[in-house]
Amino acid sequence: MKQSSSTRVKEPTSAEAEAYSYVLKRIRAGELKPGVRLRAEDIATQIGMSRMPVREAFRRLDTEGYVTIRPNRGAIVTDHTFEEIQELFEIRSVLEGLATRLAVEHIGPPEIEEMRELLRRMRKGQKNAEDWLSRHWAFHEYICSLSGRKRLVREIERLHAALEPFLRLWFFHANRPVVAIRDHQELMNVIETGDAAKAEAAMREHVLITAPRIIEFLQRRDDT
Amino acid sequence: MKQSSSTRVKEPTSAEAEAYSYVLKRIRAGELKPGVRLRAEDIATQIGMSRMPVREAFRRLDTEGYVTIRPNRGAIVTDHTFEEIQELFEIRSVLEGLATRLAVEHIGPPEIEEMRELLRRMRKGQKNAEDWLSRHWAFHEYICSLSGRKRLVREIERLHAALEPFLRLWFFHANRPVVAIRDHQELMNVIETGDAAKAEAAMREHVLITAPRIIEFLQRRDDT
DNA sequence: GTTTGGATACCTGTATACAAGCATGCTAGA
DNA sequence: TCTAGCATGCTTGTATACAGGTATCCAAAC
Repeated sequence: MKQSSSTRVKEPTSAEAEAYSYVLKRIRAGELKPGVRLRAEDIATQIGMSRMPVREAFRRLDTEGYVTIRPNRGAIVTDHTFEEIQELFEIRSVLEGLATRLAVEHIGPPEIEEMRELLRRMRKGQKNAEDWLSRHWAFHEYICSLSGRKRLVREIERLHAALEPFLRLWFFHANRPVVAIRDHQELMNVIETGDAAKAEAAMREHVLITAPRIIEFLQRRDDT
Repeated sequence: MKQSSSTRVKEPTSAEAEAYSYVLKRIRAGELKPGVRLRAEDIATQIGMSRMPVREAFRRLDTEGYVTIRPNRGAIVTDHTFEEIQELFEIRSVLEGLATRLAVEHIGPPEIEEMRELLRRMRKGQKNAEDWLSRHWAFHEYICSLSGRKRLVREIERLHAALEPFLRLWFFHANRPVVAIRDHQELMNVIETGDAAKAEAAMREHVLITAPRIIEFLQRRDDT
């Protein structure tokens, strides 16, 4: 019970890392909206450090696409155009397709069972947007990780994080989980057959099918 | 003729940008070999600035995969394992495949002619490794850019840059250009047919075919 | 009333100063 | 002679200070 006073409970590896995850978390959660200006000074004081580690975090966030640094004019939360969102979905589709194809040969009965379990959890989390989002990603991540390709999974994770705010918006306003569950069920059916090429194609299609839905939603939203 | 004295000929936008391109250039050129330690202080003095912009450049280079920052232990040039190189080729193959598929509908006679010209230049540059490398990339980049997808091209460019040192090594020691030219010719033939799906498949195969060759070469090299 | 120019305040970018962690080498003991 | 422990020097990481650029606001002129 008396571990706290001098012992730190959860030591973040570095100030930069703390700043990074703090900002990213808030962007992913949609708290920091696209176009919003990020003042290093403000964030630094919020989490109790100087501007410097925050600046470095900005650099990382910039190369990863979450933040856009404008020379001499500070950083803003990246505001993706519809074309860019479309592009992110396209890239995600081929990368997840690749991961799925490579995963197939590592999929046996226990993996199938795990996927079923993840799908069940998704179904149960339909009511709550946050639950659904995290469980949906858990499902995809599990399949991708079965490819055994670490770098690939990392790239996919990045794309997913970039798209998450839009998925969230869409999920909150339009109400599409029912259809989504069916889509995932069908995807699983194909993967279960063990046909790598078909699984790849199915995953591609599965990812791409969401793009026009979301973009149309965002466009309608912008008009009003 | 008298533009120089007070006017700067080529103003690098910022110190960070200068540090970034300086380090990346030396990594891509193979001057800075994998595993080599990067001391911010040294690089800073080499190009006449303080450590700080160099640190920030390191962050970017780290997220892009060229450099690995080890907490409290400085930065080193990323030393890819064979598995990672394989993975980079796999990712490149699907992304360039995607770009090619999307490019097909924007390819008409003038684009075909341009591609032929780039191929001719590649053929002429066979003797010199640097010429061949840059022209080879120019050929691929042109096709990818026809997709009209900026982000996609950027990602592909990154992968290419990461693989460049290995391509260079391979090109210098093994002598592959003859076979390589034929491969590219065949790739072009498929693209010319205007069949998007076939073009995608051809580009995928084209990119992947190099992977085992290079990896085998690197492995033999490591053994000695 | 609108637009252009300039002054000022603020913010960004870079340098330097300071603190903390890691590595190397030396000493002492087995 | 070899190993363990400690001290010291060097490098990294963070904070602060300073310089340079940008934006905003107000005034003056068209």
